[in-house]
Amino acid sequence: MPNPAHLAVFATVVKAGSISAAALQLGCGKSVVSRQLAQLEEELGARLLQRSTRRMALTEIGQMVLQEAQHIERALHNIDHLSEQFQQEVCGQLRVSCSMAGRSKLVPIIAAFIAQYPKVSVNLQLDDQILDLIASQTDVAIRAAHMLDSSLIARKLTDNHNVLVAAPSYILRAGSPQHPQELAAHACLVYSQGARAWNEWNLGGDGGPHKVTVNSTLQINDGGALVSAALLGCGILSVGRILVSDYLATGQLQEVLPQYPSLASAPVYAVYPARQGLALKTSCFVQFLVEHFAK
Amino acid sequence: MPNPAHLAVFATVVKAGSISAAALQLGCGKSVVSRQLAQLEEELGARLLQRSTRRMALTEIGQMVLQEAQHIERALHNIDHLSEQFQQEVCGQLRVSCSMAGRSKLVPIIAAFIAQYPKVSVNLQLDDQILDLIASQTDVAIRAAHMLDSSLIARKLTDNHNVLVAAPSYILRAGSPQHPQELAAHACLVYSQGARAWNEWNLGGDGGPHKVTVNSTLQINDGGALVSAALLGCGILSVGRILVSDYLATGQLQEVLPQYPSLASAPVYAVYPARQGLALKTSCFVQFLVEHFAK
DNA sequence: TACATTGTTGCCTTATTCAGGACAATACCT
DNA sequence: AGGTATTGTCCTGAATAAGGCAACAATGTA
Repeated sequence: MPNPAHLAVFATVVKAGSISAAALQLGCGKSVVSRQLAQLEEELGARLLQRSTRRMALTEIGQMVLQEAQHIERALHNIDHLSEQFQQEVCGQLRVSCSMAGRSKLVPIIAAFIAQYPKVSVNLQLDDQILDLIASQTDVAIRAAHMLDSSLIARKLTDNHNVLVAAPSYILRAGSPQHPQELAAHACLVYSQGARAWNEWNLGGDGGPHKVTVNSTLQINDGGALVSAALLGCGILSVGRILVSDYLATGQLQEVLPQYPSLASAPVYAVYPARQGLALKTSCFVQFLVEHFAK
Repeated sequence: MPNPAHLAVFATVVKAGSISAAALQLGCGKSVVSRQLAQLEEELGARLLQRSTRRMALTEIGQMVLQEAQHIERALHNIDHLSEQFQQEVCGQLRVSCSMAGRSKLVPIIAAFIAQYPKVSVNLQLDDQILDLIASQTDVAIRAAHMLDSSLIARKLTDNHNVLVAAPSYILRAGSPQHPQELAAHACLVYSQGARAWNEWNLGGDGGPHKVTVNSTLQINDGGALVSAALLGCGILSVGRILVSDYLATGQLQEVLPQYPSLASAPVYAVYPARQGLALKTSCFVQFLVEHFAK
């Protein structure tokens, strides 16, 4: 296997026309050039440059090797160009993962992002499974959880304190609780993960922290589905405010016990692997997210 | 400029699927692979492989770099393949130089050569100038002279003792000399090089060496032209037998003073540059020449 | 004939790389 | 849930390779 560095030297010698000129171009002694050329020829077992002290000409095999060497040089140059381009310009494909529940918030942001950076294309994967960022080739994942996965960088986008909400239809039917302890008598919608259920709610407000174990009439392992259930009047839901802010604004959901704010929260994080060598498209998108969530 | 060796390691890691597997394939420690990969990424300023301890996946730029790395690998393989092919097989173009005078002898040999080795093509340059073998990209030159050019390898193909010849028309007109001393009274054809003229002829035979300074009626710096002049009956010519053997056989020229053989000779040499790293086509052709001149 | 330029070789110094082991982290198995 | 095996990274001593300087051979030119 020929040494690529020696091939580069060989190509330089041909371009320069002599070993001495090549040594000048390469900034090293002519002995180095001579030796590397000789070594390359020995490795290949063939003479590439027929040379005397004055004249120099490519042999037939030398011409062919030169072509391949130029291919190599071009490829190396391409790699350099590629890396520079990806460091300086926001381009390429950006794979973003987000939970279903967050799509309504995220899609407008992505739309603004691709409008601002036309050379980037976004591939948005909506799923609630906590997938392997590396296996799924995801550049950035937006997750609402206290995930401290090592080797993954998490940047907080916004706080997301829980609020208790219910549909007007439910409140009409079951009434609105006036104190945390009354929650035990209500139908509550609880997030669950397999056998584990988040049916202990902690509320602040007057009287210090109120810990209530609620009765869950419906348990789902998906936040978006719980919101849907709440909209249908199935019961009271404790959920990050950001997921229901639209419905609160339109009145489709109403806040319950607003004077006893939930102590739970699921801050929204942008998660990406490996801070070092981060592509510009990724860091730029994360920055974009931070700025848009700051508003 | 990325290090091509590191690119090869990178490609191996991708093919093997893990750093450890690549280290096994490459026969080196995994620490080497890890470090070279990290170094390559640092040089490029971009992460090529997104990796945790268990998973590994190409980044977008990694895919592009991999393609270029594969181009490089292919080119290197091509070079290896080329050199092996040219070492094992007689192929390619062979540039042969020969004096005009030798063409009638050489062309049949070349015809036999290309018949035996169909993958080789011969480019025959006929000229009498002692050209620069390197500048003219000549693989083999056939020359009749005692040339001791250093750095050029000369292999003797055949002796070529001079004979004295003249056309029958000249002998009819001027008579045939019976002793070397009578040559001084004849019109002689002499090879010249600029101001230098070869007008001293040495003959053997009875009475030891006979040194005769001849009168040259015609001096030319070209052997073939001298033969033409002799054919036209211009005078007596001292020339290598091989150049006039055909004419002696047909009677177009007759030998003069056969019992006093000329002591001069211009052996025929195959000359080629640089013995080391000689292409197979060249050494094979020289061997072919030697065998055909031995007959 | 003397000189200047070029390519090659020998020797020595300096870098770079390799090799092995230790350590942290993760996934699989029980 | 805990133990174990595998994986990737870092660290330190040693070997190999590369670079530089100088001398020498060869060739074309003044």
